[in-house]
Amino acid sequence: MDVHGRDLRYFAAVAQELHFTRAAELLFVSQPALSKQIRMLERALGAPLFDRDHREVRLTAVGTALLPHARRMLEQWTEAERAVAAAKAAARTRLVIGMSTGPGRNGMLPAIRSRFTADHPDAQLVLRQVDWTDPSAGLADGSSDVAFVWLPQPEPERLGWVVVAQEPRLVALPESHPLAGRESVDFAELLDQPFLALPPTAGVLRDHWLATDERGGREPLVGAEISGVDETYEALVGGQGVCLLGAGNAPLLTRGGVVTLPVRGLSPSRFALAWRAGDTRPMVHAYAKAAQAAHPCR
Amino acid sequence: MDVHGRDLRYFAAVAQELHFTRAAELLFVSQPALSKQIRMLERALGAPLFDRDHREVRLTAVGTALLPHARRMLEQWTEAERAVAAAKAAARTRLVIGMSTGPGRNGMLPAIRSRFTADHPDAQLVLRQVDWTDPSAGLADGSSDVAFVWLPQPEPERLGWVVVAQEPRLVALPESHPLAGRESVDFAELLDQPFLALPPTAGVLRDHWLATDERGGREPLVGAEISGVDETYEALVGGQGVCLLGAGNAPLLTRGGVVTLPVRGLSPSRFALAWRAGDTRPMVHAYAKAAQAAHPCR
DNA sequence: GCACGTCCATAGCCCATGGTTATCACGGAA
DNA sequence: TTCCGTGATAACCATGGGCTATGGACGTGC
Repeated sequence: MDVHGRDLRYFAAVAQELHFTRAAELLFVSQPALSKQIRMLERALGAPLFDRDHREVRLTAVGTALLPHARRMLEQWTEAERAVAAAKAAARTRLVIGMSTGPGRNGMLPAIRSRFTADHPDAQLVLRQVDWTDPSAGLADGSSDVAFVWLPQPEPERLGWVVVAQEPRLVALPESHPLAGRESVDFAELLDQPFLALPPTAGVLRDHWLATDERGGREPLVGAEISGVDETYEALVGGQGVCLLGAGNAPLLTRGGVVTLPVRGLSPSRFALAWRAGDTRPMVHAYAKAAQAAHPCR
Repeated sequence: MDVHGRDLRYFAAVAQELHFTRAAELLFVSQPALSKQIRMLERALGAPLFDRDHREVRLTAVGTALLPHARRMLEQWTEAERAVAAAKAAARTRLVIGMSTGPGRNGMLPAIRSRFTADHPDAQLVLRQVDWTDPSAGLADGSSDVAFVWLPQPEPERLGWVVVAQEPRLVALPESHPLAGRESVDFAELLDQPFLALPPTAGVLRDHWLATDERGGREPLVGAEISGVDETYEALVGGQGVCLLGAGNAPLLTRGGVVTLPVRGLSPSRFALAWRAGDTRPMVHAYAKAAQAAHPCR
């Protein structure tokens, strides 16, 4: 049914040399091993591949029929190995950058990239948009090599990070909301509002954007769960609730029908470039260094 | 270095299903066996082929690079198997007919063929001219399935045969030979002549054509050794000796410069269709039967 | 919230496979 | 005759690849 590539290699060698002992030497195996394998192959195929006697070895008709296929398959395999090696090399030079929201924060990414590519000119940077259900933006499941994430993270012990921005939390409201006309609001004024919340998988990050710690023990009221920018916009204009967001993300939501206001009485949020704690690849750390250099934490 | 075809098959199945348990079922192996093999393949290639976690299995970049090659190789192998099967089928329907001299004996072969193909319409008959160094005309080394041979044979216990002709022995002489003008000769007149002889490998058949038994214990004088018709012709006209031959072969030698005469005092020769004693293939016996029917032994 | 189901990984076992060295059998050459 | 070259065979051993049983990490449903 199946063949071992080795058997084809052995067969091709004997077919080329028409001499078991010599072929065995070329293959770096003993002559009995070669004889046995050829015999096994013949048994598997149900027909002899060689006519052999004391003075000469000849291909049979069946052997002649098999030979070109065997050679082609051996070529194919070396080609496959080449393809795998190429893919491995590409994987080594590709850095996947996970991010939860669109690439915003005016010019941050280009700034990091230009510093990074100075050190790694052959690296290939790939941006990957990740759903908000994963607060680590792809680090946890390995789909990202580095990621821009909001702190705090549910499993901080599995990550390393550098903070690249510290931003006050704003509140986003539908234009029609009673508070929408204000210059700013106290968080206390929002305690009774229904909030849009990240999915439960976001863990402590969900709590952070609900500002659970700042509610004095009162449970937040969740109006809807959101896992993307457009969803959030729709939920806001649909009146399902209000939500907090980092100042740097305000441009993503302030389209028609939504306003954002500063909130007094809330600690700022920290935005970080993170990686897996066990990841020792130079590229990863070079990117982290570039991120820190581009945005020295204020 | 090499791959087992099975590994490719396993890999392709998992890549198709993206589900180890299900793929294992399709492959009729246990799930651990499949997991282990994939892991071995990954180790051999030095890179993971799948990203797997509890909920999903995905191809990695390396796996994606390998997949088309794997599929192509699997196709190639089924093609190779088809080619082998075809070659086997052809071998089963091909009958190789060995003969030492040219196909002569006016119409014998077509007569046998027509009887034979009545029973085996799909058989393919191949004539094979064999050097006189092999008195069995290819039966001994397996290069013929049946063969027209002269009796006696060196290893009669390894053959079966039916006699298809019994012919007086003639003597072939160069035109310039003192006896060339005669109507016939007594063998006693030839005892002092140098004879052309078959190679020593012909064994008792060499003795037969030297008529060693009919010399009363005197050693024959060998003028040259011959292993083909043209060689014999040249040796005759070159005056290296005379030689005996079956009456049916006379036309092969009686070209310009050579004459053949009846010889009194010699037993006739028997020409037979032979096969290997252990060969039980129906085609072989059908051909023997056809030969016997076409030329009932006189 | 807890028991259960799903799915991949691991462990331990067993036999077939594929390698080794030593030796044989056979034919050709010296 | 003896010796040499060749492929086949024997006896042995490590590994590979299969199995069953079990583990661990998530989801799911009562």
